Amino acid sequence: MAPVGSLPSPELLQAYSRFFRLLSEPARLQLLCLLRQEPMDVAALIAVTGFSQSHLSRQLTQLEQAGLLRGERQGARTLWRADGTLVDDLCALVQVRLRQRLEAQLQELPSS
Amino acid sequence: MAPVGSLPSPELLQAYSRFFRLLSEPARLQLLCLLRQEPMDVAALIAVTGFSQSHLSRQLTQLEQAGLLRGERQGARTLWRADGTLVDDLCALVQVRLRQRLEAQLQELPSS
DNA sequence: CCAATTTATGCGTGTATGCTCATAACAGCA
DNA sequence: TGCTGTTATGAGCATACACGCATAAATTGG
Repeated sequence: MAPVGSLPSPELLQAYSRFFRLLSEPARLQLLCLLRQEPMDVAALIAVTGFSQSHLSRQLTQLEQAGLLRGERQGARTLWRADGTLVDDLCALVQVRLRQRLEAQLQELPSS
Repeated sequence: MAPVGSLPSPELLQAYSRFFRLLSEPARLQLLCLLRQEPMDVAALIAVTGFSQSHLSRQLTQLEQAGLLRGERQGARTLWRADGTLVDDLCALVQVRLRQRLEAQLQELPSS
């Protein structure tokens, strides 16, 4: 594949960066992975992650605005779900690179 | 594609996050895109980006440790190159999502 | 319509880090 | 071996933001 559209404009670079920043926090990535398994409400997320309600509220809102989550009101509470394979695909690509790096480091070790 | 390996361990989540964090800064992403086009030395990168030498040195080192860049000493100076399509692939995936979001926002606008 | 539960938000704090300047370590060349 | 140009590193500053607490706003059930 060729370089990213020859050279992304500063605006596009910023857009990419903002998106990647969402994934650059373990907390948010965890939320995405959890909600990928099964939809949950905030009470359940608090139970699982231990985060405060206010923190979760903000993170979930951010992820929803990016289109990575969808929150549908289910009576009183809101049920959050993550559909689409984008994050999975991204992680799969990165995982390959992580493995390569570890293997490279292994090679560079003196004795075996 | 199925969810990310059922549920990534905290360590794996951190590894993913650290990687995405590298891409979460426009400066670094710009470096990757520039060096994807053609290898450059630091002097050229200073000229193009306007960043300080110390800053570039640190960023380049970070990206090299992640395996996203390779710096080969060319006599006195070091020539930096970015090979591999990982970043391109990641950006391509994200770009689709960005487009989707903008289209969605367009739909939600009141009158046209 | 009121009380209870859920979600959103203002505020403060601590930490991480982007970025610069100054300087040290270092490589190549006279 | 000094001298010059290149890269790495220590220190400091400014800012972003993750996260919690307290509280307001909103929605639902009685």
